[in-house]
Parts: sequence; C-alpha cells; structure tokens
Amino acid sequence: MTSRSKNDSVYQAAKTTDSASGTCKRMPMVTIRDVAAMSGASIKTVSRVLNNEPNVRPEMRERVLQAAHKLNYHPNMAARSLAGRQSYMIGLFYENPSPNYVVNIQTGALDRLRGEPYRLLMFPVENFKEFHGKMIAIIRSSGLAGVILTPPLSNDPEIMDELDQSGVPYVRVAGTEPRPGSPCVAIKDMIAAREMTRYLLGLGHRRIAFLRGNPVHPASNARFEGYCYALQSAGIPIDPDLVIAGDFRFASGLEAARKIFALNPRPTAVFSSNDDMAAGIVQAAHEHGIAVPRQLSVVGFDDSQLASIVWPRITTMRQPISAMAYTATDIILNLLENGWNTEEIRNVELDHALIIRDSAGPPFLANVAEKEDA
Amino acid sequence: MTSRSKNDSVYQAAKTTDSASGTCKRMPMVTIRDVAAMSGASIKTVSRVLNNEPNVRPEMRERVLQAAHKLNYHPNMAARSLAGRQSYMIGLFYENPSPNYVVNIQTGALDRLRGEPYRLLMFPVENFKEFHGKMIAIIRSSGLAGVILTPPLSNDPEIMDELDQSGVPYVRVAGTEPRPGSPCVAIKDMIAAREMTRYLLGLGHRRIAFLRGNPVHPASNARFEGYCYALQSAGIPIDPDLVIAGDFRFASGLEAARKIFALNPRPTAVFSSNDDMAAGIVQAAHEHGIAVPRQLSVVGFDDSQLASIVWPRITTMRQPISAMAYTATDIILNLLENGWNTEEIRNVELDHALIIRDSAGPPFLANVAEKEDA
DNA sequence: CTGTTAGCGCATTCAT
DNA sequence: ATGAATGCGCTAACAG
Repeated sequence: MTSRSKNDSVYQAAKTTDSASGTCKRMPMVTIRDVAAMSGASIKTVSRVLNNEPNVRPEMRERVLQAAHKLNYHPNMAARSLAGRQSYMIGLFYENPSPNYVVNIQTGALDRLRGEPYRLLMFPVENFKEFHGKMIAIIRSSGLAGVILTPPLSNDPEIMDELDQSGVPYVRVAGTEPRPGSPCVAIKDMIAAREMTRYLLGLGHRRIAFLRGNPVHPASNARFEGYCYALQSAGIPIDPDLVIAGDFRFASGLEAARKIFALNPRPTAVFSSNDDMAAGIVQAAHEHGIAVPRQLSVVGFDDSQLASIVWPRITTMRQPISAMAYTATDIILNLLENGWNTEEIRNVELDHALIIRDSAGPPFLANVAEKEDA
Repeated sequence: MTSRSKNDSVYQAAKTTDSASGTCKRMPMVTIRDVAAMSGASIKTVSRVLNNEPNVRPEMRERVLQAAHKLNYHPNMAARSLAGRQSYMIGLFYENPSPNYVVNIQTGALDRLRGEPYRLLMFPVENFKEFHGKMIAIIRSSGLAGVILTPPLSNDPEIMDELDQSGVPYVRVAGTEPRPGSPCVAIKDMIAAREMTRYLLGLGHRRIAFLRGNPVHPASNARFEGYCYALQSAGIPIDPDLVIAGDFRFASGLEAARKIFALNPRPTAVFSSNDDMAAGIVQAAHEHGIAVPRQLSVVGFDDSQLASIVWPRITTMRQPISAMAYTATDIILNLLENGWNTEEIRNVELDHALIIRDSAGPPFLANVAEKEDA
C-alpha cells in the first residue's frame, strides 16, 4: 500500500487497454522505467534489484520488487541481451540417431535450465558434413550464449574448431577424444561394453556377435573395443564374421539379423551397440521363429524406452543420457556465469549400469549342435 | 572487385584479431554499419536489402550483399527484436505424453522453420494445472513471437484466455473444441476411431475392448466417441466392462491388459487410444501366453515408431503428427508475417490413414468358446 | 530510390 | 547507496 490509487489506475489501465480494443496487437510493454517510476527509484536501482546486485537498501529493494510484481513486469530478453552483449540462449545441436536419445538429452538440459533465465534452442542437423562452416553463422545470428554438442557432432574437429573460433563456450556430450579447452561429459563406453561382454561370457556364451553402430559416432568404436577387449582377455579370438555393421537405427538391426541368422554355426548371443538395433534383432528373431533368449541372447546398450517395451524386455547397459545432458548444461551455465576459464575445464564421466532383463540367458547348447549337423 | 585491398585488409584484420589473442572472449561484432561503410550505402539501405524491402537499386542491393558476405555479417537477433518490437522466437509448449509424439511435433515445426529467421524454443510443462497464470510471464520474458500449443494445453481454456490476453498469435495442435480467434490443426479423431472400430468389426470382432487415454486430452474422448458410434451403428451395445481407463503411457497399457485378460469372456480385440498403450497390451499378452493376433487382436493409434518396433507390428491409425506441427508452424508464420487478421483464421484438418500390420486379425472363435466353459 | 534521426529496453560507466 | 547519461545493433518514421 505504498503507492496510491492514482498510480495504480494508470498502470492498470495501461495494462488492459489494448487487449480490450479488439485489435489485440501487442501488450503495452511494462519497462524498467515504469517500475522505477512506481517505486520512486531510478532505473539503475531497479536494474540492481532485478539482477541481485549489491548496494541497495533492503527496503528500497522491497519497494522495487513490489512495484515490479504489481505491474507484472518482466524483463525484455532482447534488450537485456543487446545491452549486456550476451544472450540467454543455449543451442542444442544434434543429429537424430534415435528419437529417444534426443528426448532424453533435451529433458536433461531442460531440467537444468528450469528456473534459470536461459532458454534452449534446438538445432537439428541433418547432414553434419554439410554443416561445416555454418556454425559461426548460426551462433552469431541466433545469438547463442553457449552450445551443447551431441554425437556425432561432439567429436567433429572441424565443428569444434569453428566453435573455438567463435568464442562461445561449448560442452560436448559423449565426446571421446579429449580436447583441450572443451569440457566433455561422457560415460566409459569401452569399460561398459567390456562389462556387458563379460556378462555374456559369464552366462556361458562363446560365440558372441557384435553389432556395430554408425562409425562416425566414436562411441560406436569405443564399444567395439570393449567387446574385443573382453573377448581377448577370455582367450577368445575375434571372429570377423561375427562383427556386423550397423548404423544405430532399428532398420539396421533388422538387416543385421538376417546376416546373423545365416551364420553357421549361429552365434548364441548378440551384443548390439544400442537398443534400437537390439530391438530390430528381437523382432527379426520373432519372425524367424528364433526364441529369445532361449535360442539367442540379445543385449543392447543405452536403456532407452524401447528396451523395456519390446518383448522380451532387453538386457542393456544403462547410459544416463538425461544426466549427461543435465551435467553438460550445468557446465555451460558455470562457464557463462563465472567466465570462461579455460584452465579449469571439467571433464566428467558418469556411471553406467548393467540392467539385467529378459533377453539374455545361458546359451542353448542344443542350438549349437543342431546347427552343426545342418 | 568493387572494393580495394585497403578495405579488405581492415575488415579481415578485424575479423580474426580476437580469436588469435588467446583470450577468446567474444568475436568482434560486425554490424550493419560495417556493411554500410564497406558498400558505401547508408545503414538504412543495408537494412532494406537485408530485409528484402523494395526501393533499392539492384546494383546497390548486390553491392550490399557482397559486402555483407565478405564481412561475414550476420544480423543480431537481439537488436532486431528490440528495434522491431517483435521477436523471432516461437515457443512450443508440450506436456510429455510419449517421447515419440514430442519428437514428431518438434521435427515438423523445425522442418517448417528451416530457412526462416525464426527459432524454436522448447517449453516442457510438467503439470499444466500449475501452469495457469504463468503463460503471460513466460511469453513476455522470453519474448515469444508466437506459440504452438500441443495437447492437453491446446484445449485448456484458461491457457488460451491468457494467450488471447497476451496478444501473441498461437496455434493449437490437435485441439478439439473450436475457438474463435485461434487456429487449430487436427485430424478427425472421431472419424478415424470410428474407422478403426469398423475395421475390427469387419474382421468379425464383436467384443472389442477400448482403452481410453488420459481424459484431459480431449482427443481421447473423441476417439472414444468414434468407438461408440461405430459399435452402435453396428447394433452392438457399449459394454462398460470393456471400456478401460488409461493415460496414454506404456505402463497404463500394461495395467489395462491385466483387467482385460481377467474379463470373461475375454474380448477378442482391443482398440487402444494410442500406440504406447497398445504396445503395453502386446507385451502383457506375450507374458500371459496370449497370442496376438490369433487369440487377441490389438490395434493402436498414432503410428508412432513403437508400433512397428514391437512384435507383432501393430495395426494402427496414422496420425500425421509431424505434418500437423509443420502446418501449425506455417500458420503461425503467416500470422506473424501478414499481421494477425482474426477473421481469416484457418482451421485445418489433416488426413489420417489406417495402417494395417500384423497385430489384428479375425477373431479366434475357439477363444470365446474356451472362455465360456471356464 | 536513399539517407537522417530517433528511439526500442536495458546494462553500464561514472558521477554523486 | 543511488542516479544521469550513454550506447548496444537495429528498425522505423520521416525527410530528401
């Protein structure tokens, strides 16, 4: 009740006048000036209050806050960006490998952004090769404050060069090669894949096929290494016939299944680099009347929604995708707030977890025999 | 070759100087002034060229364009928004029912935005009830030029009231109730559901269960109506026991399955309001040893990725989600460009399509008999 | 057809 | 602890 009715009516009128006029053009802007006028402070003081800067008397602060609330004031992002020479937009660049991955990444980033003045801008990239040379333009024209790179972009040296040049902080999700000056959050793909392979080995499998992902995603290679490592330490040579190419898509799992089913003797287990392809194998198995896991164990990687939707539910390696994006966003925010100190770059590695479900079991030895006399 | 080396070197130096200095703060802004200086035009002329306004001599236009290109100029969104009193941000508001839906919506919107100066901002809404009253604040502080509403927000009168008040154009995706002043793009949910039900009827089913979606999504009700309509015109009364509650999530399909399987006699078919729940039913059927479609036909709605990933692949009603979002975005863009003429609001209805796959077939009559003597 | 002059709403010196 | 003045990069009236 500090300000009298006269003020109130003025402002309230200003607030509703246009929407009542039918043409409904645009709401009259309530600016920092209006707040200043109403609270009896200068615009600078209002600015101080709004940005939580020191050197404002508590009671003054309170008055300003009340006025802002009363006027339903909201800072104008554009003006703020322009004057402050920085934006509040974070760009998320991704190439759509699987919808679930994208959604999880988004969710994680958005979670971290909740309550922050920053916004998330989506940049789907179709063909990241033809993307080269455009990064700077995009950053500049969209006025991005920071960017989050997901694979395969997070390992593209050219893109990172451009980013370095642009001067905006960027964080890589699931990048593999360390890069000075650029933080990265990832999981230990190699270790995780080794773990999964050992799980299969522990179940008794000896002929384990591996379904690779898109080779431009380095995680795909890291997982393959883990598979090789585990096999070799178990004294099992890598059989090239058991290594099948794929591209992370469901359809490529379907295709791979054909090749795998044609193998003689057929492997007793398949380790797919991600869940989408694993689901493809499971579907193909159904169609060929091959029982999973009795005749064929199938395991995936990611623990995406898919893995628990198909039947049997897929044993997989959980990759905390949302958490990775959350962390990446957190790092960006720190970089943005505390200045970009290239020295204290954080590289974070999050934990993976083996999720045992129903698609893998001990090898059905009759299966091998049955094949051998074919 | 209009401008000489002197100019060139100056600008080029300006372009690279900072990134070479190690501290990598921010690239020096190339402004409209630089372009004006280099091309020998005034900033207003440059502005005209950049915005494709008339009244510029072609050769002048060319010179400006070249200068801009040479300088690697990119307009500053913030300044443009501030001066032009309009932003280039389109907000996409959604509550995450199923990841696939969200991704499809996004893809459609992003497709339409390609090449446009507009950007897409994501606004996930957890609890849309507690969202009331915040819409205006969000629009204002983020400086949204327009918004796209997806269900259930696209049918929330309070939210739409706020939107009307805010004055920014908004388009509803899959809204059901027509609303003056707000365009909407949808499919004919009722008709489509009726069609699907008739398909099942045509297969010979008489006991068809219906799995409802989240009741706050009006599409859920429309689909239910279609089901009822088809049944009634076939002279089959609606059996309340066959109408099961759900919420569009996979898990609710799983739950619903238990109830459905306990029914005696068991229905020969289930029509689920969306694919996620249908996938839940299929999974549960596997677990209970109920063969789909031999012992139970299951059909879904949406034709999401899921539908063709589970086994058997689900017969479903394709809803062109991406296309709907594309169209919605198109409408927003028109509204933004040509002014918001409330008179010529377009309500668009896109086509659905029955996608016949493997999860539905004729009823297995022995099934009925078998149940009856139980 | 083209240029000049003013701001847009805010942050930011530098006064006080 | 507070305020006046200046300008961010651009668009928008107006003049020519």
